[in-house]
Amino acid sequence: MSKKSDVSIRDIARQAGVSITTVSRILNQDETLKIMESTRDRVMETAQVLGYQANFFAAALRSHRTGIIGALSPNLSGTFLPLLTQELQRAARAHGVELLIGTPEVDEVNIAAQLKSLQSLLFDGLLLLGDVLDYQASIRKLQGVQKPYVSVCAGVNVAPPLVNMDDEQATAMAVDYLVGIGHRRIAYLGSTRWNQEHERVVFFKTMMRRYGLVIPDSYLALMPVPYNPFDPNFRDMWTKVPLQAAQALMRLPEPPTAILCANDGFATAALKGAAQLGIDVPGELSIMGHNDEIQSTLFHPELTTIRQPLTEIASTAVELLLTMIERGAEENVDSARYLLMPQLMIRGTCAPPQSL
Amino acid sequence: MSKKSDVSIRDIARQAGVSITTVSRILNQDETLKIMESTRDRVMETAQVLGYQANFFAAALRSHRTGIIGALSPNLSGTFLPLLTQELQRAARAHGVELLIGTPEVDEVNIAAQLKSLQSLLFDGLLLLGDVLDYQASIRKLQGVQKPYVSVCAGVNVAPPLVNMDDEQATAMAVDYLVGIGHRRIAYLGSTRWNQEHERVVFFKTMMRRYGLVIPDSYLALMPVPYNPFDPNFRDMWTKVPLQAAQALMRLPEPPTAILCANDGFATAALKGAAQLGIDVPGELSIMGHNDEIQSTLFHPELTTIRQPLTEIASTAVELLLTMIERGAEENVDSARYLLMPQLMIRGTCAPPQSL
DNA sequence: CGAGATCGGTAAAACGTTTTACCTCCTCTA
DNA sequence: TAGAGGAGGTAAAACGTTTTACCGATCTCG
Repeated sequence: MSKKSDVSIRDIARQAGVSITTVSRILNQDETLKIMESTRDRVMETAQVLGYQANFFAAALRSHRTGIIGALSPNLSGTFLPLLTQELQRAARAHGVELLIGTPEVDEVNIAAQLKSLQSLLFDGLLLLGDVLDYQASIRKLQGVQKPYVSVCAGVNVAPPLVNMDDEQATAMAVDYLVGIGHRRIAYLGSTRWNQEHERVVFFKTMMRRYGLVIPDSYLALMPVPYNPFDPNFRDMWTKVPLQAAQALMRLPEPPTAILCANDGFATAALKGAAQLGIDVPGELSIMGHNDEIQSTLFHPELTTIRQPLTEIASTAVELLLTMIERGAEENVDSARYLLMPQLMIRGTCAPPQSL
Repeated sequence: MSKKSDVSIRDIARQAGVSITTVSRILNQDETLKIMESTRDRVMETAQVLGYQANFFAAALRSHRTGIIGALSPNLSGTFLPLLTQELQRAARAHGVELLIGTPEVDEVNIAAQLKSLQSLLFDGLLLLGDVLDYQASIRKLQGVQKPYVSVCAGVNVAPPLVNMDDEQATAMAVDYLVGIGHRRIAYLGSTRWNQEHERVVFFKTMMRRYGLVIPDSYLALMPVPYNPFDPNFRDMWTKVPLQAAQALMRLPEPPTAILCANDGFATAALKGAAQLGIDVPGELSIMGHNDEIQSTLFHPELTTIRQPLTEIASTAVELLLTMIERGAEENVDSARYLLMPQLMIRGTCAPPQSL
């Protein structure tokens, strides 16, 4: 395909009157061997002049390194994961490595082939984003492949190494805040399929118990939202279904005075549901989200939510992965669990309950 | 890094008692030469048994093909581009090629190096998404690299080959609709930096002229929103600035009765601006968006907007690119311009003007 | 029955690096 | 003055494919 104009390391060697080895050493800043200043300069210059461009494949074939790390995301359809990938890009760039994003099909058969063939070969290491319960199986398969990986924003109970927001802390902040302004009847709107959100329910129950508050079963609205963006019900499940679930909560004989949502998408749906029912937020009902996603400040009123420290999460994850790559497989850095501190963003959707 | 357990084509050859060439042919379904059914089966089976996994780099080094196409997006921070990449993924998968997403830094120096070294080598072809005015320079640099590329959702006036919504038609639909329900004073809220939106302004003017309607300068609110997601003002420029610009329109001595927005993000900001000013939408003001992005149905009222046929755009783009790759550089498919039909999504933010 | 096809393969040369194993000076030290 | 050791290299062997160029049978047909 690409024509012959390609200049190789061999051409440089000939032109500069040195061996191929030397050229390779110089271009790779290989410090194991001293090179005379003058030779180095000469080689560098001829490389420049000839417009040399290293052949990525040849290098990778021999060295088993690509300088690329991969981020595998179940989808990019929401507003959270794109934001995360963005931050990962920035972090990777800061460390001089390239980050490429793939969205492998999360389904029975394909996943194995895909992970093995492509990602494991192409990338020096893998970032596994936004883990879905079913992803676990694929991770286990990854064990067979000797590439370092780090789970990011996949929950705190996922197999390490992982980098995640401290979800226990986050839920504590949320509940503390809501209880603090007077709420007692707090409902929860979340999903069962996303591991991280799944875990949050547990933390929520714990926190409520700590305050001696009971959560009627009817206050736990958990939906099996799909992660596969090509699921025919994808959009509905992320919009209509949480909206209806939220409205069901509002219509309860003894409705909650606050709804804590596992993500800002659900919170937004709840907001819309309230608007449609003519329920004033935050006057009659408080709504709180998770993640501080794009839409949280897009509307009026702005969403009170728990911000994920994405920048920090991203740089931690990239650094951890890079360290693992550096050290090779031997060291057991792989038990690392980084839990980063969330931040409460108080905005316009929460207020003391009326009944107070 | 990766240990020795890797089984190569050589092992299969030895085990199956055939030559390396034959194994390669069989595994690649190379039809130039007939292979006996029995040999084929035997080789396939031993490959299976040995757990053979082709070495991507060796293959690419020799064949100059990777089976991967790249999508280059200026960012993934909004809600439109992630949606587009999603559809591209699906389309690529349907054709059996892998799609990887990169977000090259769109800045003076880095872009050249990045595009050349990585993307041009790694990918068989490139999809250039959501073109930004400054991207043009980098595209020109790409000419030096012999890889096929297609611009997607980058505007209709960008250098072909391109696949885009028919923006002229889209604007016609929008204006037809608004004028049709009685609007005369229509303002435009858009950006100057995104090529596609830049073009839409022109179409807007043309359409209005066609109806004999004048657009006062004050009705054209054009903002230099950044495309670089790491721009410190990024979030503000996409939220606060359009909100204020929209409010400025509403505060005009003779305010517009409808605002046509270049994307749904701006429309959302306008909606919020109206809410803050106590202006009822659509009662007192109609707001219309572009693209039918994620947030368009997330809120109440839902956004009336022009939907981009993303699925169609994506599959057209992928097919075009694949054709170009297939044919090699020689053919001049590269003048192709595909303009796909938009669709008007009538929802809740537009109504006849009160003064009617 | 001889000349070409066709069928079913094989050997070996790329592809462009990195890495391993040497090698030759030269200087320093005992 | 022998020997160690460092500085500055080089030659050649990988890495695991794809591709090019052949080759020997077996069939086909005039």
